[in-house]
Amino acid sequence: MDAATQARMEARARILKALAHPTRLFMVDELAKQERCVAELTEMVGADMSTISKHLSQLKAVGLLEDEKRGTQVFYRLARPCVLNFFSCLEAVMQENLQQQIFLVRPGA
Amino acid sequence: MDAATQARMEARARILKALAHPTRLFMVDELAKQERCVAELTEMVGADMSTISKHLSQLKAVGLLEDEKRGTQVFYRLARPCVLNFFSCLEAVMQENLQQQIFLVRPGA
DNA sequence: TGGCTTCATGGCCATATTGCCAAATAGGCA
DNA sequence: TGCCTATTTGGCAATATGGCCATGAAGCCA
Repeated sequence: MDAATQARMEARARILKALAHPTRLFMVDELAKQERCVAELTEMVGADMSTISKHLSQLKAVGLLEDEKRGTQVFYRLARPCVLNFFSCLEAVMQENLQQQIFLVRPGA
Repeated sequence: MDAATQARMEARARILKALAHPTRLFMVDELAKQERCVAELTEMVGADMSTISKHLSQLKAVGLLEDEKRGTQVFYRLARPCVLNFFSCLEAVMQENLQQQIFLVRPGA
């Protein structure tokens, strides 16, 4: 793997890593529907606000989210809706995995 | 976030996590072109074979790869080509990020 | 059987990630 | 100015991840 390829794969990995967390995936899903402030997301997820703030920072750092300060609140929104396309593929993989499980559990049926 | 949503997000995160590594992304890319045995991938990546084997196991564990043993070799292939659709979105995000960088570096220009 | 090749696994250490609390910062308002 | 609210940041402990080496397991062949 040459250096340029390595660099490109690292850049891709950074974005995927930012997505690869249950809480962050949930927030991306919600922000696809409408923008939300940190307090709202904190309430929806049910975690410490500092935790949510850090998760949002990660998504913003890789360019997936945008934020806008309005008064004392900060509203986040989905900056790259194309990531939503991932989810249908993920669901398909999950579905296939379920089927495979069945075959593994009942091989001779 | 209710329990069912939590579980679904965790399942999605597991798959994305398996993808979110430079070496694993590279191998997915290569396996999209043609199946490869472990030795070939080891050579292409330039890492220890045990490391490559573990990376492949992770991708297989989440259902993205299939393997087939032929003689003493094990050939891996991409089981879910839909993940390739991710990459164009990732490239777009990377491209956008580059542009933003320029604006950030030269805000008044 | 013995030896060789290919691959997987276990162990270990270094590093990264997560999530909480506490403290700092920023904005609005009396 | 001083206080209150919303958010971010620093610090820390627990846990997970990554990569190498050494070892184990499986298949082929003489």
